[in-house]
Amino acid sequence: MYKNLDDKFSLPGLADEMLDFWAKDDTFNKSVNEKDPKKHFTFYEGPPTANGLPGIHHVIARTVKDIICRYKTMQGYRVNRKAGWDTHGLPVEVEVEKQLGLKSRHDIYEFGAINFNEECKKSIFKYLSQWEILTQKMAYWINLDDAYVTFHNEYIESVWWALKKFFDAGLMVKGFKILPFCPICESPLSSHEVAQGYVDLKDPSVYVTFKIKNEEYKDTEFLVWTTTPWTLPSNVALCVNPTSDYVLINTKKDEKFILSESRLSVVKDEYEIVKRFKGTELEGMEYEPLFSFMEVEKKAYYVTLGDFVTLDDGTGIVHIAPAYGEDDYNIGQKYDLPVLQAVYRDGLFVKAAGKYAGRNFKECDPDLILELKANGRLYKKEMFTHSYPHCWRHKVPLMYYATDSWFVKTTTYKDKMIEMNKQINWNPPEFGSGRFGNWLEENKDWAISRNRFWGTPLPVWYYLDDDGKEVYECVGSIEELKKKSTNFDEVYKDIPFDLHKPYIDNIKLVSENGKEMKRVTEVIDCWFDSGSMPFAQYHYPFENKEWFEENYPADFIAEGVDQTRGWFYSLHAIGTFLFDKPAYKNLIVNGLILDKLGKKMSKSVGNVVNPFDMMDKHGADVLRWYLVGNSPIGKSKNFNEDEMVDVKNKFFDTLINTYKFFVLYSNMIGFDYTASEKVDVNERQEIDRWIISKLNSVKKKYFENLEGYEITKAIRVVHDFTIDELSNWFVRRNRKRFRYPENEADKNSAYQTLFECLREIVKMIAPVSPFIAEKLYCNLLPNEGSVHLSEFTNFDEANIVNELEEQMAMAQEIVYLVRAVRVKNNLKVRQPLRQLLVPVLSEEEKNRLLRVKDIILEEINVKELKILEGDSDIIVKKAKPNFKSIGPKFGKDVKQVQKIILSFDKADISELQKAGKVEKEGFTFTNDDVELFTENIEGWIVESNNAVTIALDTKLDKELADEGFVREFINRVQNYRKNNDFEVNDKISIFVKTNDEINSILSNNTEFIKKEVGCEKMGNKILEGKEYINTDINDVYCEFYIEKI
RNA sequence: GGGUCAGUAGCUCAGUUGGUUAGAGCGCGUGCCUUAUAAGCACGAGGUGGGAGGUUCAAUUCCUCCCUGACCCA
Repeated sequence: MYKNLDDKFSLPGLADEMLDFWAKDDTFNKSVNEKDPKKHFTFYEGPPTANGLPGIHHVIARTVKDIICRYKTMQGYRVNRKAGWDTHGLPVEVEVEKQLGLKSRHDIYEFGAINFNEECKKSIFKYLSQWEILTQKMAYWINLDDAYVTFHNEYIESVWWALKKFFDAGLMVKGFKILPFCPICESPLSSHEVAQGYVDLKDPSVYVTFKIKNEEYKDTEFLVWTTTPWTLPSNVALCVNPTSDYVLINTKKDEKFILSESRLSVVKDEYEIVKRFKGTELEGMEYEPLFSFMEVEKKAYYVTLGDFVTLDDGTGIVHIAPAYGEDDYNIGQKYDLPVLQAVYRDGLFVKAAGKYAGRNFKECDPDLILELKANGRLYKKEMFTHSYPHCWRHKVPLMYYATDSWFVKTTTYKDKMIEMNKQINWNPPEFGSGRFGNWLEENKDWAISRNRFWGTPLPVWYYLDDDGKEVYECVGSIEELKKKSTNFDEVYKDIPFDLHKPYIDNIKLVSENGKEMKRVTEVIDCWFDSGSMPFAQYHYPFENKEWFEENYPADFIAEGVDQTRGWFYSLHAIGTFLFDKPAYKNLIVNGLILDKLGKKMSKSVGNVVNPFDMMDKHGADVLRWYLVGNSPIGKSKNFNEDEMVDVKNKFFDTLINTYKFFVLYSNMIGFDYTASEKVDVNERQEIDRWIISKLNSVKKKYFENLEGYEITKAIRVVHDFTIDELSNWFVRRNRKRFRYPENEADKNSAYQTLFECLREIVKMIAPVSPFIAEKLYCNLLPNEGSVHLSEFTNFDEANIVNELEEQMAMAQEIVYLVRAVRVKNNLKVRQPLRQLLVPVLSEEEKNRLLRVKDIILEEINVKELKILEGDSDIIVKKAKPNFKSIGPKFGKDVKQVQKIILSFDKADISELQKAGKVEKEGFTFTNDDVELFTENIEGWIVESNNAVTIALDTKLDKELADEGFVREFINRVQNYRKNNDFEVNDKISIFVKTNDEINSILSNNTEFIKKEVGCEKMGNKILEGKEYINTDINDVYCEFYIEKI
């Protein structure tokens, strides 16, 4: 006996039962440990931070990871799944600041760095339990007990090892760079952080004039455009594009300006062009500064040249403030310009700035503009809106600010990164070639230092040499630290060993030449931590050398598109340099999850989807399927709960009902797959071989797609097969046969076929929807153990028979056409009809049709199929052009040729069929040029589509009408049974009240009716006091009374 | 401002090495079928394939420009 799903069965309710089963069975560990270590598939888990709550976007990435890992497991691979936690960096610090009410850097110092870092450590796993519950509930199999944690000393040591590799190669250096800088954090932000904080800002854009000093252009001014008036006091130069054309103009108001010729549209008044220059001719021209409160030590205030100057907006002349822009800084370097910093790193103007001193840089824009206007230096002012980066937690505009920072010089091996990227299989591919590829092309050195507290300390110590220059050494291991340190034991005398600040700051080293060295104060970008996970998770190279070498690069990783410049990059940048190989071979990138209207989910809007709610309501199986199946994974997804319910109703309910059907009838009729005598597939009925062929075609596509990491395509194939092929055709067509099989062999053939389909579907969906797959598998094969421990590697090519699939497609096509004719002629399917005519064009087609004849006739309730052979006189054949063939052949004449072919008459067509070619109006046509079809059958109502034409005999004779009547009657009785919840095996008596004609029809068919409706007694005795059911059948009045026996 | 992707029915998505009636599901209307089905089937309504050009005998598909949206970057 097979176990059926009980009435209370629900998908959400299944989770606990299955989790319990896996826990007792230790299924996950078995699925890894019982596999051959030699045949491994390496997966890297991108570490989340557990100090924030998990959201729906985490569910999609983890579903993708889980699907591939489970799939590879079933393919026989050993897939180790070590979890990881990202624990350093600003997100953690921010949480702590919020908790403790610390508002600035100063507050943190007051609170004390030791205490602060202790708080950070405590805060890391604030939501760990939520993450664990999510992991469980969504059935994400990962080893949480053995997770790597980025703040552990061993992990940090591995990161140090990597940093030292960079340092020793001269690729980790201290530099002065323009970085986005938050005035409140007083720290540069990583590009990742910047990306989180773009806000639309209304800013002034001003055109200002710079007076030229040269005698020759005494009254002439440079017209310059800027969107950051606050940088003007720090101006030291102007810059023009060397190859562009500039003009000197004289306006109606007698103003003389120099600007780019292609930007003349910004001039307010009429003007005439006085003189033209190439950009290069302007180089070196001096001008008077706008503001004078900053002192300059070097030559400044002249025109420079720069390729970066564009002519898309502004005036083609750019003002240069080297401290506040990257291009500006580079020009400053090139021309040895002084660096003025009228605004300090805290975002406030410096003391020397007079009335601006101590005020925020952005807030001074209006006053600066006023002052420019007062001095006659303002040409015009506009407001414009642009998206400007803000600090994502302090919500203040960032400054681009020149600051000391440590860099990894990734640009030196950029080409290698680009080369290696080509070896990576990106899914979807355009992310790799486009988004990531372009990012690599424009690679910038990686600013890895942070002036913060909670992070991997930069393992660099320094002393000052005789010239006062800093000399650096980098430490690459704890052992090295101990060896070089003079005070290691002292520092860690009373506290446990901890590589973090501030303890590490107290460690003094001795340099190679005997000098005492102090540590630099910075920590590193936490993206360097996570990018080091391939080796740091196993404390390589200090331990697990062999393991690492075997498991690098990863076979597979998956994360959201937001990781392109995050983790995908940090893995790639670190891996390429250290190991000369990409860090991963395949990856799947999932798109963002938006709300159902396509808006970003945000707490303030209140449109955030809670994954726990979704799983509680619909079950993780459905959620997982929906997330990866409903739209391509790489596209952003508008999350819509209603659509998820559709997935449940259509796919899961169909599968479950098919399963229930199998169990119900197996148990009723006494079938057990394992005990039954196997019928070879070739011995089975045509329809069985057909569904087995379909099944194997589906498996083939499933494997192909998953091997290409195409999850969505893979599961859509299974989805369609389950609903269309298996449930709506195979099971429906065979219902009678399952109830009343012809013989033992037929029974086994039918049931074994259905069983095998179910089993294979269950295996195919196991990676995607692991709970329901497990439940059904264990019920179907109670002695086999978990589906997730089963092997699933191949399909049976020999059982794929195209001919079978084609002939069934033809049958379905014909059935479809007949139904259409019936509807148009108001003939219910219940009404039997005499005959169906189908013309065929070849012997092959005829034979194909004969093989599916019975299926067609039964499906459409017609008595006979008459096949009209090609030469039958009553078929009217027509020809239509095959453009694929005639296009290249006739070129420009195609339109004319089309007309000719459409006008082919019977003689033309028969000549073409006989001779293989026909000549007409000077053109020669062959079989390939023409598609023949049956347009009409004389004297019949026809229906046709591209492939087939049918004609249906719609005339009714007495026999047919009677039979139709009987079927109607049976239908009424069955409906009654169903509506009154009769069991299938309940026997009934029927009493009918109707006219004589009907009575005679019914009594002529009593035996048939009895059999169909499970009736033992049927008569027209009139029972008094019973409630008869009124109905009418084909407009004839009829009453009946039914009694359960 | 630059990059990537997308824009196909009311919604979610297929498809197209360029071939002349562009498909499915959901939703809507009508009818039908059913003793596994909160299912299914048929018919119908619903599409200027984002817009404009170009290449071609032929463009939803290739090219150019533009518009809109999402994301990434400045």
